[in-house]
Amino acid sequence: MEHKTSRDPAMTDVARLAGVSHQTVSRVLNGHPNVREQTRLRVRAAIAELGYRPNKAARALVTGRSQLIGVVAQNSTLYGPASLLAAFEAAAAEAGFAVSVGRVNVLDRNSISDAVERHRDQRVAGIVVIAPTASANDAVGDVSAGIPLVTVDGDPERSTPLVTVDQAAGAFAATTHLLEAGHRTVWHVSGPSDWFDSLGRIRGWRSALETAGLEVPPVVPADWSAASGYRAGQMLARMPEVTAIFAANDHLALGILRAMSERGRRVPHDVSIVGFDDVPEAAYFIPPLTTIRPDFHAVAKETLELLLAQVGDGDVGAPQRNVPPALVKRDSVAPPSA
Amino acid sequence: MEHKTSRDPAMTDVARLAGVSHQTVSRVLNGHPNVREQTRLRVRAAIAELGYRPNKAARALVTGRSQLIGVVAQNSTLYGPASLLAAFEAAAAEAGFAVSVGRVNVLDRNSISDAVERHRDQRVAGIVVIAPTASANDAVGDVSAGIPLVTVDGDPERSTPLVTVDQAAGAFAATTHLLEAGHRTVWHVSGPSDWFDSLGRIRGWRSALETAGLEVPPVVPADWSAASGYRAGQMLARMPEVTAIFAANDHLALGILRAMSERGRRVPHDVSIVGFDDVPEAAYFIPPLTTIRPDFHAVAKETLELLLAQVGDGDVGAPQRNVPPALVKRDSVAPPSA
DNA sequence: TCAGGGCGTGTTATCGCTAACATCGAGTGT
DNA sequence: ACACTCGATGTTAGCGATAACACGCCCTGA
Repeated sequence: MEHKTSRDPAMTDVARLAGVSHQTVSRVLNGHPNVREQTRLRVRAAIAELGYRPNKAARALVTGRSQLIGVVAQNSTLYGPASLLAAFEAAAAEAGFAVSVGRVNVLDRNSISDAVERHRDQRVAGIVVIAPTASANDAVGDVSAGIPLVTVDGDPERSTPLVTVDQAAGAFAATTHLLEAGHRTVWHVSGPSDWFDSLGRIRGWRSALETAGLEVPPVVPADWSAASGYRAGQMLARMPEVTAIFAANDHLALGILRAMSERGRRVPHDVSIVGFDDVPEAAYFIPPLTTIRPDFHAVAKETLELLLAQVGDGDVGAPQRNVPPALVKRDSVAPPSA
Repeated sequence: MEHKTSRDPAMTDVARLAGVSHQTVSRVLNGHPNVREQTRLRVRAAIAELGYRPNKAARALVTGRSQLIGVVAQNSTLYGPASLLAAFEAAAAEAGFAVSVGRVNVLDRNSISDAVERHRDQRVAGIVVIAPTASANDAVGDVSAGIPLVTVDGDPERSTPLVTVDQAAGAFAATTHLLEAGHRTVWHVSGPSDWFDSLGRIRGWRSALETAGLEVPPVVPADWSAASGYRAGQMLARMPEVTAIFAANDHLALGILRAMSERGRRVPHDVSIVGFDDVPEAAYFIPPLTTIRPDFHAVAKETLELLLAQVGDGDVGAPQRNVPPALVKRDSVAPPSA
């Protein structure tokens, strides 16, 4: 006696139960206007009774587009990119889109093209590339044809749709804040030089100093890690003329704090520090860190908007959005003691 | 003169170019054995020439399964869950699966069921639920039928496939390490009580103390944040008999460090601390933090294995895996000074 | 010599949906 | 009262794959 496992109900099952054609069911599902209220209710009842759920694969096949958005991101747990991703997933979910994440180990042309192609195979509705480095940014150029695509965190100069945190504005605010406290100049410990984030932060820092007519000390290079911040801090701690530091992110600042502490230079009494990112634990550094907080939710929202605008038609108002961050004042900044 | 945008090549286009039927193309693509070598080459050449890429939606429709794995996770940037997710995405990508992430704001029955159902609509091949709390764990019970599903970080007692970090073993190691340094007892600042992680860490801590025949101090409750660690630390700093603390995670430890520093209790001279997670910046806390490092890659690998085993057939060897973490020694532990 | 069994391949049906067109009755204007 | 429009619904034809079966052909064994 064979008894097939009853498969999930399909549209025709609903149609049969409601006494209409499957097309009418489709119309109800897609909110088509020309359906009598009574019919609509009958169909809805049948849907509920059967626990029917539309098959997205079938819909994707016929329309050529799924309700999926592909995101290409680097495989890291850096706070910025991770937060951005989480915020974007939330925003997309709210708009009824699922998000498929394609992690990539290195941000080079091949990896990124690959990841993008894999997404296209899934017939995603659009693609978001988190492209914080020059190489990633270049790779995006290769593939931008034929599908809605938004770059996040890429080259502010690019002409295709882009959303970024306004790095320069944040850095300007941080630097100015230190100058207003009375410091003669501000040193900068920078992120990796192939990141636009680093470049933008350097630009903002430099511009604040120049605007104030001050000398611009050499950039102290680092990567994003606390380890490299520590190394930079060891050097800066030995230089008595250094009284104010703008660190390119909070983890660098953490490393600097430790280096200062080890050499007996008190923060903020002897040296003031401002970070960037406002990681959740920044308020519990020793001392609590003054920093710049990017608005990841806003970035995510703008990104989705830009993406959906392309899906809808193609007329995107201003395809570049630059979201300004906020200064968060805590206890790592004070007037110079000397 | 209408000129239709030429659509992506489909299997029939390849077939025509290669002079075979579309079915043969399908056979080549799926590695079916009964294809002549010469034919296979001809088909491959045609595929390459057209730049053909199979339409996953079509395949998903006919097979009823896509090459997608759905992950349900809480919408947070907590280090543990975020790392787990990243590691899993990498592991899945390596195995040729895309990952669709369904973030959920609260880990309750409704949200989780919803997220799972959304994934089923996409005809995912399997689902992974990161279910670190009791409520999440319960919700998983509701939906486990009819689709491969693995729970990560859930109730170690559950009988369905599960992969977890061995919290108890990690906590036992941390506590024992402090005892071996010579401390009379070890205090514990715990994570939220509805997390299995917290429960397991409490269990391991208690068991280490009991094994050593020592008194078990009351658990100091907190959540996972540095803020709550700071509050707990303020209290503990006032108690001179407290010389050793096992914090349920590194951010709690960070908050405790700050509280100690403010009250002039030196770490590790006056009080020793061990954390849990080994966040990247833990080595740059003041002082560098001794902690427990979970192996997220191993967890991800096991999870994927368990999931694919269910897809393949259903005979999963041991459906519960418990991955042991490692002790990372740094500078926050020393013998008691008194 | 001839039935039978692989092997390589083609043909047809099907998955569950949407798009496009067909149909049918009820208003509407003159 | 008649053609005409329009709203509500049904019918048919795909989307691009896989599955199941059909079909020659060559080889084998009695």
